[in-house]
Amino acid sequence: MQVDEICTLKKIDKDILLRDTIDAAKALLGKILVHNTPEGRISGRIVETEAYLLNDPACHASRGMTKRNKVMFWEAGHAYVYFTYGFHYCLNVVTRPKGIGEAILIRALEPLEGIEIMKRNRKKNNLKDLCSGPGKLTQAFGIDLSLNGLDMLEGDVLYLLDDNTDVGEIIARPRIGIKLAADKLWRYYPAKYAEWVSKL
DNA sequence: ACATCGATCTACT
DNA sequence: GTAGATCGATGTA
Repeated sequence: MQVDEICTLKKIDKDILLRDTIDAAKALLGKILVHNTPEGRISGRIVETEAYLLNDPACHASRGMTKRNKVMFWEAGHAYVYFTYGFHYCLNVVTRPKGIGEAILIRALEPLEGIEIMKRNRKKNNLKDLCSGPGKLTQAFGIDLSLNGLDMLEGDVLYLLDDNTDVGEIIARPRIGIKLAADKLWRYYPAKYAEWVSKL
């Protein structure tokens, strides 16, 4: 698809986020994340996700609401951004109705627009190094805590678009970097976008 | 109050 | 392969 078509797309349907977080994690593959910044428009295709469920010890929300994770309990479609390891921000899409506490971690993107901005933000020139990890893509996109709690189904700053791409076969793998519930295959990526993911 | 560890990344060895 | 960066949440006292 051509980059100049992106502005004609509509936002994703909330229904895919409301019902089941596992299904939503797969459904978000192929969708387009956009961040309009003062420097310009940045966008990328979602190619790797992880599901975090309420009764899942690896999920921030599993031990109740805190100042950090309160956005997880908001309505589907909000951006849950958290700071981790003293260095990195991670971006999640909240799923389910208000009060549940589930979300999808965006782990990797295929860069589409604003590639020069991403290279500057990341201090890297290789396209594969720009968004191939949860901390990398937030740095490339300039995403930090100021965007925590934004509704990504509304507005024109940070949002999700649907171009009806068929991603084909989806591969399920264990989630990365967790110790609890490490056996669950709740990380997903499409076979045909495997070159862009953080880990095979 | 203090210690530990984390949904990570980079730069080294 | 692993150390180091460095902050907030959590657990133990």
